[in-house]
Amino acid sequence: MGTLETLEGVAERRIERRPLHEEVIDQLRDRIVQGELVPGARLNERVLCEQLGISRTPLREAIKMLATEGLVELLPNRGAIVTPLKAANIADTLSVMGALESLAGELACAHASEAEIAEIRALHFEMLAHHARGELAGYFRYNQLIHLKIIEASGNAVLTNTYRQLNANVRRARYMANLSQERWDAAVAEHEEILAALARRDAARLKKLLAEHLAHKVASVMAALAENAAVAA
Amino acid sequence: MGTLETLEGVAERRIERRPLHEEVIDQLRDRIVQGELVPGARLNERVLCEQLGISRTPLREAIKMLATEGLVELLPNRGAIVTPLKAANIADTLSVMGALESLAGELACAHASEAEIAEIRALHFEMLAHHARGELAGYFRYNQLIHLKIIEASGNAVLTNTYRQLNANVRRARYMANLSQERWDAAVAEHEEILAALARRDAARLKKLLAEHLAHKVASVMAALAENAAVAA
DNA sequence: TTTTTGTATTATGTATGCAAATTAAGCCAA
DNA sequence: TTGGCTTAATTTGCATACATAATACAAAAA
Repeated sequence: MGTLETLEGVAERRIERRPLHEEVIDQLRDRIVQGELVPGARLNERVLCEQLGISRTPLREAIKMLATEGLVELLPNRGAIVTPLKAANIADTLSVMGALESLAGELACAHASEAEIAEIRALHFEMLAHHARGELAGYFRYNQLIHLKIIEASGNAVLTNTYRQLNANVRRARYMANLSQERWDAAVAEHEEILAALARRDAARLKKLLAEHLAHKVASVMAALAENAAVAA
Repeated sequence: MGTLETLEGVAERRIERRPLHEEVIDQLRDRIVQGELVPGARLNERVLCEQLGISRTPLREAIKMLATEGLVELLPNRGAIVTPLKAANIADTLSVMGALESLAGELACAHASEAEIAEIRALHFEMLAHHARGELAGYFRYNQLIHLKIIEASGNAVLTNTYRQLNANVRRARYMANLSQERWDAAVAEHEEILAALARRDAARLKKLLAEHLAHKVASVMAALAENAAVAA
């Protein structure tokens, strides 16, 4: 009896070896989102294989998956490149994300648990701390987390996945949105209202607030892109 | 000079050999959406390789891509299966598609060309013809085309792609929605209003109509799923 | 019988090899 | 030098081979 229990206990923590292509896809996705692999950069199979210490097969599988995610582009017989950032594409993506956030807001008001709302509030305060200290990177991180948490609180897994995928694409452009202090302060104020609406479970208002919040973000990003384009030209 | 022109002419229609993995992905996607490969079915690499007359490499690449599309599920060390149809997943997907359609409706009112609207109207009449004859399959086909055209008329490529991907997943469940004559007639009537709103470019109304239209569809599908579940249990 | 355990078979995961296409380099002529 | 052409070197696409894990099955033990 004692022995049996011990064996079961051991069996519980089973060893799980993740498939290589998963490991690789996470690595590459990170490198792309972090900007280490810049838009337009070529993905040389030989080089990446050496860096990752794997063979071409799992690497190519990972690249194919990233292609359907939209992070890389496949050029037949010429390999893959990191999908170039195009203003139109980013605008389109943000537009879709806005629709998803609106829906998530509605659903979250109906389905979110008090614990989830409490967690979002906690993240909100963390974000405020970074804002107060003027730490942009930390602010961005918690800002992202809050938005993702609201999405998750919708309880709709498909919605969450779709949003995540689109978000990865847009995050690459975040450095373009050179936030002014005014816009930054305004964004924080908007977040305050968003949190309040969610806490009150005021679906209509939350939906409206999220839509507006994102519209502002679109405007900010587009302005930055236009500026960048002007510089590039 | 004449020779040059001829050569250019030949060069224009260049033979493009699509990558094998693309060919394979289309094949498999079709088989899954058509229901030839049923939900839960195992994708045996050896068998599929023989059927398609290719090696395992491009097949595995295609399977990986279908996995990120959500049409197949990867079981580590145990291959891939066609993603099982789960009521909750379908409901979630339709919910997201509803949000996308709403957005598409708004955008289409602003951006659709008269030619696009004319094309949608034409498809609408084709659909009416099939409805009048009681041809369900043909009706479904044109119904799909109309919805896709509205999405496309939004002019947002990201929106179109996302919708397409989600739609592929849902289409596998279409046979479940055993349409009653009443619901069928109602759906056609709704389409009539949708077309009218688009022609008038009444964004607010179109958005509302599309949302309602999809809500009805969700109800219909969910009812059918509940019925099926009862039968299966 | 029922369960268990060792073995054979099969299928998947990863690496490597070969052919075709692309890119780069070299070379000559204008 | 520049432009075009030929050829060499990479690089990708696909196929095949090897390694490892999962499954099926049969024999032995309870």
